[in-house]
Amino acid sequence: MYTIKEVAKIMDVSEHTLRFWAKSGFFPFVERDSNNIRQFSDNDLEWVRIVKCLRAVGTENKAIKKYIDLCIAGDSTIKDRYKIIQETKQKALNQMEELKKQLDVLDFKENFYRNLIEHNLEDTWNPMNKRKTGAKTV
Amino acid sequence: MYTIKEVAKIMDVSEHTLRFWAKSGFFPFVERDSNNIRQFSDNDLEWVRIVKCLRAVGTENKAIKKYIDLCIAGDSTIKDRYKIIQETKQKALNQMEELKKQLDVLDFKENFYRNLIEHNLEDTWNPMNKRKTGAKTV
DNA sequence: TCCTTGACTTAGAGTAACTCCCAAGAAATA
DNA sequence: TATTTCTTGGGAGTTACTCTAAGTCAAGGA
Repeated sequence: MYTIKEVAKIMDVSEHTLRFWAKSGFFPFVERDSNNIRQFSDNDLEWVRIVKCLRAVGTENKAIKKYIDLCIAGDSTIKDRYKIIQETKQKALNQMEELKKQLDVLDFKENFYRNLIEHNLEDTWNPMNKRKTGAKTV
Repeated sequence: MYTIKEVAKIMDVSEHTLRFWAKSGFFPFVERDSNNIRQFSDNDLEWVRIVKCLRAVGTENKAIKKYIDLCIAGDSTIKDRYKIIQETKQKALNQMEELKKQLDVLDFKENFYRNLIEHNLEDTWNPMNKRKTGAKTV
């Protein structure tokens, strides 16, 4: 059994966020001890893992709650859950593609600046530089 | 030259967001025509591209403003800008790694559910199921 | 000339998902 | 006993949009 602090450390999610998620109904099954303190089991950690995963991929909290509710509803919802996981996976793959594109932009920029630095060139691309050759020299 | 609407379409960023970014000082160089209407040049589109890229990778607007301000300051800040791009790239690479990990989690889950469906098994991992074998049968 | 369309402005409300602060209460330690 | 260390819940604050309102201005078509 783990306290919220331990879970925060193990799963690399802040205590704040875990409480927020708990309040959002993401962990309806986490037990409390006699002092009302949350006792996360190893199984609960897996639950945190999947919530973290869904969040990391941009799933809205409302949708995560729906997924949790399907889990609570029992085995009759397995196919629905399967579909959600598949869709989420597709979304993650799309994000991967998007991230690759942004990395290309950053690569281009990096090379652009490195070239300027190595050859001691002016940044003629910057519109602010163009304007210097006008009244703005003041 | 492009209107804000055209830019929104070309760069796939909403007009609202473009105005919001403009108000945030991300495009201090975009010209206006005699009717005060923004006229984005092709060069400005590149500016939108880099802002979009920085945002997509999670850079805070405050930090984006700083980068823009460095650009405005001129060629003396090229090394600073180079450093920012490098750091941003590293951040994007970290995100890529994180995304890959989450995809592993999703793969695992997908296989798990597929196995349940194909073999018509119960989800014994779900704590809600375990509880059924108690007082909760009611 | 009137009307529609599109762009502009400021201001403010609403939203998501945290993120932080704080006071209360229990337990552990000095 | 006093103090420190936790955990708890409530609620305020933050970021970055996102949307609506309310009004202005100018160009182009019927």
